[in-house]
Amino acid sequence: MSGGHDSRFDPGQADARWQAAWDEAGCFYADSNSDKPKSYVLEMFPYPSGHVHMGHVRNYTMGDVLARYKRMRGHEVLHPMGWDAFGMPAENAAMEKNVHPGGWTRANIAHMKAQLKRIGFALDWSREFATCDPDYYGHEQALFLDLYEAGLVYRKESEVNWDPVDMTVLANEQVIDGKGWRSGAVVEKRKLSQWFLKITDFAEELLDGLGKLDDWPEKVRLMQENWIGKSQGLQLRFALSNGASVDVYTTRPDTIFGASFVAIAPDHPIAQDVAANNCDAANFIALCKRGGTTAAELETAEKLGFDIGIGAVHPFTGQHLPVYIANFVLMEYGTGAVMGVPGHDQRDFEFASKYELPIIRVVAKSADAANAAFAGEAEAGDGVVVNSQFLDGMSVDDAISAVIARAESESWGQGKTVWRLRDWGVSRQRYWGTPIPFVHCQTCGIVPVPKSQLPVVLPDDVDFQTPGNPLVRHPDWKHVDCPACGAKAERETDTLDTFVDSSWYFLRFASQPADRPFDREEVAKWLPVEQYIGGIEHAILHLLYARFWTRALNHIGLIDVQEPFASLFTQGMVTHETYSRREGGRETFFSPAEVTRTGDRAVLTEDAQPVTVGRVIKMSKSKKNVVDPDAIIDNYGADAVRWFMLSDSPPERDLPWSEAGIEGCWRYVQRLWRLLGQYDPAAAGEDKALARKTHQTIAACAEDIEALSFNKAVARLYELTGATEKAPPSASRSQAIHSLLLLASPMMPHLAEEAWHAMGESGLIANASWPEVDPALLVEDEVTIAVQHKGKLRDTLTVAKGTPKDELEALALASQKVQRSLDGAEVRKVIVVPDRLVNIVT
RNA sequence: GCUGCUGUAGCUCAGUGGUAGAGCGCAUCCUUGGUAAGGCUGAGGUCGAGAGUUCAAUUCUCUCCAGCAGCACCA
Repeated sequence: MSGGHDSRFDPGQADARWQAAWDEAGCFYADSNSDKPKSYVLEMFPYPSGHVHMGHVRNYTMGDVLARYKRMRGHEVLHPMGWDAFGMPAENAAMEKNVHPGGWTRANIAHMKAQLKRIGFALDWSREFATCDPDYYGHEQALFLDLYEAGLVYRKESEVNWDPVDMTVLANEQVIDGKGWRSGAVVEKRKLSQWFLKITDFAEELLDGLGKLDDWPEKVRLMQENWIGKSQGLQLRFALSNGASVDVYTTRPDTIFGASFVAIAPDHPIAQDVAANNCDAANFIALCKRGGTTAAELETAEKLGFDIGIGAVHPFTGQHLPVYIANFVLMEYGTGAVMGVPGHDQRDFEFASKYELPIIRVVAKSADAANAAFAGEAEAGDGVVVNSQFLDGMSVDDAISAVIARAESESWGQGKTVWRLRDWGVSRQRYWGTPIPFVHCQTCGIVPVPKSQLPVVLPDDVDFQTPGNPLVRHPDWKHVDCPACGAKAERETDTLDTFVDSSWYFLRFASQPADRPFDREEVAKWLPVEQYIGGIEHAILHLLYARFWTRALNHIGLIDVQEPFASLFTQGMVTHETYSRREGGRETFFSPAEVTRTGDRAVLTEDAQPVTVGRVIKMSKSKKNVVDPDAIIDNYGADAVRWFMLSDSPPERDLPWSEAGIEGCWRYVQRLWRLLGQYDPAAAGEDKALARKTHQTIAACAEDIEALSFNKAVARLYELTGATEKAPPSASRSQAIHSLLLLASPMMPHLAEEAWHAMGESGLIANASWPEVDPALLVEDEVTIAVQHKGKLRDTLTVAKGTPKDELEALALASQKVQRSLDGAEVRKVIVVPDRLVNIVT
């Protein structure tokens, strides 16, 4: 390392040097015993697919800037990294390339870790782990057993998507048009015994907790709220004319006098009974099952019903209502049966119109409008209850309470809360996941593996050349003695959903004892995560599961926190335009590397013929609109890439990648470097305007970073750079350069170290403090005042801040430009806003 | 259909009840020992549309339009 300032910044030789220096100094090691205030900055850990993509780079750069900034503000920062390493792609690779999922995963991790290191992230690598480490998943098995002890784990029969060719269970998203995504075979519904976690026990808590997550995006809280889906209403029993009865659930018991039919789901037990003896009913049910499930199909699907010829007795009027099997009633929600109130529910309205059932008004705008006609659609809104005997004249809310009270006192119904949220099925019939630590014994039944025998380790010698779960056909892995009675027994061969792995990894990052999943005290030092950053695609599942696990572990007394993530930020995607050609019916895509872009046109480099420039969309392999971080870093260095990730787009919005954009960043890196080279500690003289600009920027930049508005911070650094370049040499200018370097250091850490060293500063800038703000310099003492006439700007005045109104008015009227504009007209009114403007009205 | 977000320069975005801004791009010119460059200057805007409040609206209110996203027969 030589002192002095070269004419150009060369990331090719600087980046790796400073990365090594940080490692050597152990800068980013998080000390839980430090007295400093603690900050836990976390980005969603990646799946080791093999390559870091631009989305990762953007995500981790944001967290990195925040982590480095917090360190500069004197915080002890925990900024860890690890690998969400179980999952299907490894098994797919095993089948396609005949490699072991573990080996494939380890190789990917090694490669991606090297890629992340090249970008210079301030990570505490000493805490790194992969969820496929037996050490990690063994502790996960222990936690699973704890939850089992607490009654939060159970088994039940559940329907799954079964691919008969691959002999495996498919996730819903792997079923395309009813066929397996890989085999193309028609997927069957099969009943299997599955492991479940009782997340529904926490539905109320998870919902209430959302209200306190003030630093979560409103959007995400709303999505979770909808997902949990709390609704309150009445479950009531209709006696049937055949002697049986049917339970229905409604959120609008106030409209009970408007009921003109009862509808049950096609898979409702009553419907099944009827179908057993009635071909037409059976045919109708089969027809319902064939119905599509896409949004468009649901939108346009006609409401269809089949009258089963049984009457349902209305609890108040005693009237017999027809009972239909209907295609729009879902078995999974409520009781799988509804009362049809056509006047006040749009679906029921459509149904009643088709089958010519009565449409009775029981809610009106006012009591006078009791018999008003419907305008071709149901009225779901608020109003006064009418045509409803003892409810007449009540508000909707009062009538709801009154009907529930009556139902409960007469024992034909009761108030009930229904949730959309279901228990979480965690069984996967897969190899590459955490083995579920249970044994099936003929005499003892389901027996937990004793904690002393954990971890239950996956066998290495497995083959993927035959379809199905390798754990099932492994020669000896599953054969064990029952831990309870010692007889021959079999291991559970299901493994856990990988969402379980990511539901507590943030605890293990905070604390990693060998003998326990985590240490309660250590966890308390770091949790909750101060800032969590990741993609919006995890708004519901991952974030809800992680919240559930945290609450469940709190519930059984293992940790003190309830909510894992105090503040959540969801960043936008990295996008790129697409390049394609349409030949015949086929569209062929080309990667940015194959295309030469000039102005509005793009040609394929190979044949110099034009290609169509398509929309700017998320980078994806199928559209080939991806750029490789490694190649970009080779060309421009880590700092230019980091700078691009932060500039332009607000972080929550999509960031369009472009060659021109990275070029611009590269130029700015060099421009900043040149300016930093002009640092002269010996320069004398004050430049008040520049000093003011400097301190305003320090203050604003801090605010922007804390709000994660990195693009604004970047814009301010551009401004300060421009102002400093233009200023003549002075002590203020040197100060500006010095501050600018510190402000830019979290974003361009390599350039910052290089310049810091060249300036003759000692130590690493990574350990330096954020510059102090002089509050006196934040306020302007001179202001520019606009002078308007007829709503247009005529002149500006530069005056001392706080110049009184009358003085401003006199100055404005004295202006030659204003006089010319007035042209002798009578001044009727003058509006003076101190420090802002003078408006002359004629 | 419901909900949310967005609409300001060619592009990506700041900003504000009172002078419309930055970066990139574009154009002209200059430099050629900062050179896989650098610099000067410049053009470019009904601040999505309409109405209201105001001395004054891009900003506040209302209506509408467009784009994007999420959810969706949840009783």
